[in-house]
Amino acid sequence: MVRRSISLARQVVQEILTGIESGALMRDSGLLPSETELSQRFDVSRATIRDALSQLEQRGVVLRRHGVGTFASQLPRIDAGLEELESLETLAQRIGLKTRMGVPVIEERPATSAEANCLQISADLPVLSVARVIMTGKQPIAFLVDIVPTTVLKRQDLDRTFRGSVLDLFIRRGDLPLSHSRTNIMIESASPFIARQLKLEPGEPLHKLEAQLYTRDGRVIDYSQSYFIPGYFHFHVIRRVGKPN
Amino acid sequence: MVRRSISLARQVVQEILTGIESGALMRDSGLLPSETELSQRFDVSRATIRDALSQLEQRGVVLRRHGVGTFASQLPRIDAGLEELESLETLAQRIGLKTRMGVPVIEERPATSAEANCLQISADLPVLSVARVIMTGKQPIAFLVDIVPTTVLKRQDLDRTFRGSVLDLFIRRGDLPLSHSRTNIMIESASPFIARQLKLEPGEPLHKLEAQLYTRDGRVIDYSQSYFIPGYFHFHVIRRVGKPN
DNA sequence: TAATTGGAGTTGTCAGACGACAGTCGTCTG
DNA sequence: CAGACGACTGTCGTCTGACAACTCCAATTA
Repeated sequence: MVRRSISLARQVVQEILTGIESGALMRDSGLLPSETELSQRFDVSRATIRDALSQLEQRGVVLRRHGVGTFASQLPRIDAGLEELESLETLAQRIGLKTRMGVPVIEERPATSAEANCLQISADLPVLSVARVIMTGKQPIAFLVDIVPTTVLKRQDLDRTFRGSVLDLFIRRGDLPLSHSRTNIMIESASPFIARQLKLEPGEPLHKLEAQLYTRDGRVIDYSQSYFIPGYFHFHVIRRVGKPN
Repeated sequence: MVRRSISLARQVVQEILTGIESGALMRDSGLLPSETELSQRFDVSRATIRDALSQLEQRGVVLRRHGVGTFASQLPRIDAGLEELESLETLAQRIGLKTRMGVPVIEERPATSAEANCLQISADLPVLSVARVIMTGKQPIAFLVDIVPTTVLKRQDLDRTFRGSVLDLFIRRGDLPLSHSRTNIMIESASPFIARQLKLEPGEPLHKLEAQLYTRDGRVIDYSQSYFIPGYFHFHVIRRVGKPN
């Protein structure tokens, strides 16, 4: 049971996840098999099982109680939680909203110092900037800007399959080991430019998500700013209590 | 090295966190000591160190590379992520901000239908409502309202030790198995009432966090609404890329 | 010079053991 | 009979020691 390039524990995480979703692993009341039994079933050591369960507990998928057992926490885990990074497109699709992209503004230019800082690159290195409005029907609901180093993404990479999501593009390409995104949640008043894009009055408050997309090796490959008109999307997050035993 | 009631791994998580923030643990380039060395330094087994590091990796605090080492992802970690539920008080304290509570408005009354819905109780059951302003110096920075069923918290439970945080009160009491909070992140314009509390003009945009606090057995024991003046707190969240892998 | 090999250091995984904890059930006592 | 107490069992938490896989770098070799 030794494979390269993907950690065993991560594979087990996936197997347990699908086992929970299919219900194959759960006894009634959401109790999972004991760690020992899981280690036998998946043919890995108990240490690996514990590593996997620890990750699932961190995500709130699973709940462990000393001396009792491990339970699958049956929460409403459907809608637009922020724990998982998804493109606006797939997000909207899941809540049954049809979206389309306005005409994107794409340009290659040197990075500003702020952008270079966020991307952890030297200033003035060339970046690709992709700005576009996302609409449902004729109503604009979001304005997105992605800044990507040209070493990662070039203008000609944005072919006809680009429908608005740089993240989906990265996932489709599959050559980058994406890890996670650090997202700031802010309020910003609409600048005249953005107000024009979103057909608002300047000064209207907007939800702004400012995100850095990290690879597994710690590089930042995308710096994005997303402006949302309040009311179309509800953001939420599951927060663990700091010291549960 | 046996202690009750708080898992060893969680203690190590905290120690490593403070070690990272103080810089005491980091060599240059953000490299942490090896797992073996950490286990010696904290006098725990390597398994426990690995458990702790795994949790920190999940949170995006730390990056592990097979055969290389463990690195602290050098992010500006002054502000607090939303993954962990903390009281505003402990949060402010960690970023070196002194806060105090204004005079709280406490009342027992029947739940409104909206509140009863959020608390998963029948309408008109009695609830305790605690509203207060949090200030730093003379500047109000947040307005908090907690709604709690009187079966969970009564007026006389709010003794002199109550300094503004219902969450901290629950934690101190220790008789409830707290699990997690589901928090909505919203923008709201200041109503005249709230504007007066926070010394703002009505209509100013505010960050609003609306949270339901769950116990391990799935009950909701607190429904809170928190209004923040933008600029004093920066909210962020680490979002995992939702990929099979 | 360029490619290969080896070693040192690190994380990943394994195996087995024991302690701590929660829940159950039987026994004892009043 | 009711309640308290204590053993017992199954589970998670932690420890120990070992080896495998991986990365990096330097010494060796062609």
